[in-house]
Amino acid sequence: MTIPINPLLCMVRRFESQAHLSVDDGGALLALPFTKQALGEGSYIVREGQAPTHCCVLLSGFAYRQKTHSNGGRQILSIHIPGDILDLQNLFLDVSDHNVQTMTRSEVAFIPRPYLVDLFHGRSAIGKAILLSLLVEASISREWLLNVGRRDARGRVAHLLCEFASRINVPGEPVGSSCRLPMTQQQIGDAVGLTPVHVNRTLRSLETEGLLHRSNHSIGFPDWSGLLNAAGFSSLYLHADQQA
Amino acid sequence: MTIPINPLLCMVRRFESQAHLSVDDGGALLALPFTKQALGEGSYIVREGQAPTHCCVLLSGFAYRQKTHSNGGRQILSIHIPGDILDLQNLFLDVSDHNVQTMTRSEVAFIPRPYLVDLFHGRSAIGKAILLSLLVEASISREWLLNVGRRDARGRVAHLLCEFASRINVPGEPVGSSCRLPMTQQQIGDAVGLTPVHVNRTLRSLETEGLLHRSNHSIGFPDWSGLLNAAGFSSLYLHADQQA
DNA sequence: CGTTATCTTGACCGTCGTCAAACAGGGTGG
DNA sequence: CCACCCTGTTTGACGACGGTCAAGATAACG
Repeated sequence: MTIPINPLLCMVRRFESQAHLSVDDGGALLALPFTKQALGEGSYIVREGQAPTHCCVLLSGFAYRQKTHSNGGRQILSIHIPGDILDLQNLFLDVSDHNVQTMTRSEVAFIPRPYLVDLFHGRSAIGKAILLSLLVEASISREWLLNVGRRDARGRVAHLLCEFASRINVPGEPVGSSCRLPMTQQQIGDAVGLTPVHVNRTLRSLETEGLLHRSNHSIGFPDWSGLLNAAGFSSLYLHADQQA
Repeated sequence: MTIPINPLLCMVRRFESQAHLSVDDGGALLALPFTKQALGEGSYIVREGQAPTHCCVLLSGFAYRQKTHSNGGRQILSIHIPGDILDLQNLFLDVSDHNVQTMTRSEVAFIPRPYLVDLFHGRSAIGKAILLSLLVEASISREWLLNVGRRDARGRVAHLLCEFASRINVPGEPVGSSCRLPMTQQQIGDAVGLTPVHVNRTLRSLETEGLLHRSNHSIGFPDWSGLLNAAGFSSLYLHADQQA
């Protein structure tokens, strides 16, 4: 007889990596009621203008925040990987100001918002953990603003790839070998403020320079430090070495 | 004999407008120890890479967050008006990932971080208020990303002006008459990802269109709805009508 | 195996950046 | 009160980065 693993464990691990949680705190998080759901590519999790009722944890797959402009342009605001809690952003806001959408097929756990709000108020260590993960998200958002506002196409694309590879990096494996890239060039463009055509040109140019290598939906990094250099990337803003 | 007004009152008012605080909560905030300081234009309040020890409240004047890129470009990340708490962003982070600087001469109250951290943990209503103001900042940050990534020069500048006028608007007075604009064109450019030269051209063009009017350091809005339109501005993201 | 989304490439064009110089304003000191 | 400087604004000429449009190649998927 096998013990089923609680899907929320990935959320607890994420929190523990940033803030110290007691055994009780961890237990309270694992005891949260949730409904698990499988979503197809491009499904909306939250829509702009809606009142959010749930917070959800991304169990597998990738997702992104997104906002569209009346002229038709779409801006991707952040990218999320398994273990991320989507919609902490809306924990106390009455109305969502942006959309959250899956990038690939995903599994998601929906937690009714009141339960998480109760934990925020009742257990200050969890409150701190929630706030901390919001602070890290805000920091990444600031770096994206710098990216779009002050780097040229080459730097923008390189920076996005550096960040993505750094974030999904598993601790044992060296950063910079290769990773799966679930984004289309259209989506990369929407994230860094370029047209898909120019993203294509930029990627090809980076590839002929020997800074990266593409194959089906993966991306390899033959010259990781060269790419870091091209991106002007410094991982400080990810606050990954924040002590717990 | 006059009763001196506590400078922290503006912070408490700000919190109260977003989240419900009890009389005790308000008292605890007003009882925070602080040192008041007058700062000249361009003074650094927090520097990138530093460990923040204080949180500070902007009592008068204007300030901004900023990040510089190795190529020399500077990106302004947010603008702050009196009553804002700078450096809630660093409440739980070991190292700051950006600079905070005054835009004009300012008065600032420095609160040692541990005291605010204690209130966050001890009084959950204050914790909620802190989190809420971070959520609103994050929302503004998202809108800025959309602004820089997906609007043209005209829209970007117009949008910045709309946001600024909306935020400093005092409840009684109608938005859109006129307001003081403490930014140089250089700073406007750093905020929206343009060169100062092009900001100048854009402002002049908006002025000849009759969408705004400039005089010394003030800006008037003869056609407020026209400017809103040019900016594609919707105030939803400011979450100003968030119920307390 | 056909249909659709995504990628790729080329030619052309426009928005915005760059460089440089003149102009206005506000403070300081003689 | 005026010369002076410094910062910020204004304007023009020119060039480049990236957008637009369009067509063909490739890959994904039912």
